[in-house]
Amino acid sequence: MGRPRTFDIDTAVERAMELFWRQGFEATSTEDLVESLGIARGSLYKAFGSKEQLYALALRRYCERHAVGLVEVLDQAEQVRPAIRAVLLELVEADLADPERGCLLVNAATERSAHPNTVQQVSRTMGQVESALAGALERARVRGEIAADKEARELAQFLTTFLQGLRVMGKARADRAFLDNAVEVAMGVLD
Amino acid sequence: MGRPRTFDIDTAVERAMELFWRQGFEATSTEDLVESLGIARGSLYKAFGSKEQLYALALRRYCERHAVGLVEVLDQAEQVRPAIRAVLLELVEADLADPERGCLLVNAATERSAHPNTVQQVSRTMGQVESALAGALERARVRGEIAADKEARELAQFLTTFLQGLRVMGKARADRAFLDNAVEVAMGVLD
DNA sequence: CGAATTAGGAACCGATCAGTCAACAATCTG
DNA sequence: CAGATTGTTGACTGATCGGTTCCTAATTCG
Repeated sequence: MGRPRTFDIDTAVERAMELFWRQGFEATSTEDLVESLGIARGSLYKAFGSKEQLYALALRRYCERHAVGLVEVLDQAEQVRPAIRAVLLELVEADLADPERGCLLVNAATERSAHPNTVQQVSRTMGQVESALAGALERARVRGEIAADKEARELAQFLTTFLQGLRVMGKARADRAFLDNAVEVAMGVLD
Repeated sequence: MGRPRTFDIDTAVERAMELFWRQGFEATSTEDLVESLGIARGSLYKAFGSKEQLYALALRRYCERHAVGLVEVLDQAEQVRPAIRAVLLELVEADLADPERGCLLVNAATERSAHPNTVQQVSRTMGQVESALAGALERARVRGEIAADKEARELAQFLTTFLQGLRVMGKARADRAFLDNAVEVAMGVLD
């Protein structure tokens, strides 16, 4: 009961995610949020409690969306090697299209490494990425798509690490030739 | 002529670097700087102009120190492969010892991707890292230490990218087993 | 010495920060 | 309808932001 909310929570979190993604936590003011979300200050605080909590929701949404996306692509892949290459090249495209934005997960890891809740969320998501890759690689190994003596988990940890490096180099304005080449060399570990 | 400065500029930049490294640009206030540098506000502004300019000096110092360090290690190496492994494992140690600090270069790339001066400094330093690696790898190739059909530049771009990923995973609190393993798999591209 | 020059320092500046509050509006239950 | 409950709003809060100003202190040069 009580007066019904006049704005959509999901849409608001989506817009907050966009702002934090582009500007970071510290550089995004509550005034920025009020403007972009199109609601009054008081409503924002009643609905979300604090800037910190809204950030946590935005980050969680980003993590869920991207972890799920990765799992889906890898699970549905006929062949694992081209699927992984496609995933990496898609990240390259994203970085080239919008280098200032980069990856919210990487931004969170670097800007907010002193905040346990953020670090935990980041760490958990990295684990999901690793597991998705490890699952796909293990399938590939059993199928004979990659050499039987390769450890799926080890390859997955390497790829997870390399993937974060790609996002950083994208922000550092590396060009397509650089990033594409890095991906090709990285794919070589599967041979 | 005029009154001589009572503090050491180099020491001040060093302390500023430490603060920005640990906290980032936005989260470091001028008050933090005044306290840590042990000089008055007015003196800080007279000596450095603005928070931005002091940050630029701190970042430049970090870049020079680390790029030079990398070049020296690689140039003096008897064998390139163990030297590169040592460089990567040293970064792993640094991340494990102080995960909140991470790498100022990566922090700068992610937090300040909207600031051209910072991006340019970051990009230039990444280029130096790539060149140092490429030089060492080319020597190794000529000497027969790595296969003759490997392109030094391509391997160097891959390693530069992977290296940034290591720093991110360190901030995301990956453990030694994870990071060491990632390094070992990455080293495999030289085989 | 005295003029010129530069550094040091504290008070001060308007702007902006994250967050609160009280009055009002809209809904549900009875 | 009345009362309870919850959402909306914008003015307001004290704190802090990055930066400036102005006066004093220390030095060099003539």
